[in-house]
Amino acid sequence: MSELMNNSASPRTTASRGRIRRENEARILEAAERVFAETGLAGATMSQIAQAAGLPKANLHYYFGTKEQLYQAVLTAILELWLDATDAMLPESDPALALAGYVRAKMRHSRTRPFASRVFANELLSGAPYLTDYLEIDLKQRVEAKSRIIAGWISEGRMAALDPRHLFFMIWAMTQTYADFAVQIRAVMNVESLDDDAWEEATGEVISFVLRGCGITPAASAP
Amino acid sequence: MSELMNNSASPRTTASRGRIRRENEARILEAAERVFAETGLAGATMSQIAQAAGLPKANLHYYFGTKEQLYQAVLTAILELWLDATDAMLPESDPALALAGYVRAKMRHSRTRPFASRVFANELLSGAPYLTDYLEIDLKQRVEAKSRIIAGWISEGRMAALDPRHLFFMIWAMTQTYADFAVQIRAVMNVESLDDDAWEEATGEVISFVLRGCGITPAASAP
DNA sequence: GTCTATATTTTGATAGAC
DNA sequence: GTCTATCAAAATATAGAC
Repeated sequence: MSELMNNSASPRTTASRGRIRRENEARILEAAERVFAETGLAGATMSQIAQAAGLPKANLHYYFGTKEQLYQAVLTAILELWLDATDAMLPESDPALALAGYVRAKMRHSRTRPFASRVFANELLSGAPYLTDYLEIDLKQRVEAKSRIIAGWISEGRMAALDPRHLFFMIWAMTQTYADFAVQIRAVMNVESLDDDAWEEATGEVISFVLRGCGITPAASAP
Repeated sequence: MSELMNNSASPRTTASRGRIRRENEARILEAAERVFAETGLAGATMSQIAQAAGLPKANLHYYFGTKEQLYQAVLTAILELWLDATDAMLPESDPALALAGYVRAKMRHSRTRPFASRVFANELLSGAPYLTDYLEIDLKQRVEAKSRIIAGWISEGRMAALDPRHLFFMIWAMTQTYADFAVQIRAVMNVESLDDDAWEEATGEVISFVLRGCGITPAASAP
């Protein structure tokens, strides 16, 4: 019998079993991201995540082991997303275009992946016990590299003199607040949710503010 | 017997009993703020808070009832603090001085009450179930009032044209990030904690950035 | 691979001695 | 007023039938 070595009780092929596994893992990860975004690692329960994923609680343990391991899987996926945003900030870039593009990318991220942003925020609020290496190695080095480029632009007189590290702290804060504290923004703006126009307007406000804050006059519209 | 109506078994006077009560309540509130700041309402446990307060768990229930009631007491104290920051932004104010003062007050708050800021952040991240009224009534009206003043400054040509509401979102984000995400800032800056000089520098960076962002030239140092 | 039933631990809350 | 001992509910995790 050709199925001799197949330890599965089902008649499915190896390929389809792999497909189901990937689909279930993806469903669980997506549900876990939403739940961890609301209450963080300590506050989230496996029951909530299972219900959000539409699967029995035992399946979560079968696929990911413990709650901590599931959380780390969610965090890892978010970090890959974070680091993928390889922003085009090169020494020869135009500061106005580079900074505007960076802010726009961050705002798009806040809109398309708000739960990822909130999981990250929760992790930082609780002291980042699972992100020490990322913060002290990866992020630190990236900021230092980008800061050298910005320092170059400053020394060339292309933008105002400021500490590039604080510029990053401020840009991250301004853009992520539209994901992390969306409930506050909706309350003050008196809307159920931000639509396309509202997001475009918010993005424009932040870009203009950042460029002026950097001492860069927004590109003149016409001569 | 003059103690006839005193339902206390101890010989202490009413005044000293009141003193102990206030002290214990204060200790519990302070410990609860620290614990709620790290993991939010859902993630915090009464055991953790009791240990942080150096009191038996039963005392927390004796003084505050349930965990939710203790949380609301913490939130209420924070909101009073928040609203007390009656910033001097009047129509006749100088925009540069008013905005710089507002940012400075917010930065001082981030430094002196980081746990309060983080409790608030956790509450917003989980959808603000205990702050709906505050956000939709108190905060909204305050922002509208301040926004009218800023709109006045803009129409007088004293600062750049921008949406005052987004200006507030950005200022809150930039200043609170130094409390909420301090672990990230410490990692990037490669320091154990921010000292006086580092805080003064950060405050200066944010103030300069905000004033330029508002199209206000920082006061010239000398003629 | 899936999921029901259950074991074990932890948590919020309280009773009752002091 | 205080705090030890304890309860009932909810949590994480797993065993084992299917």
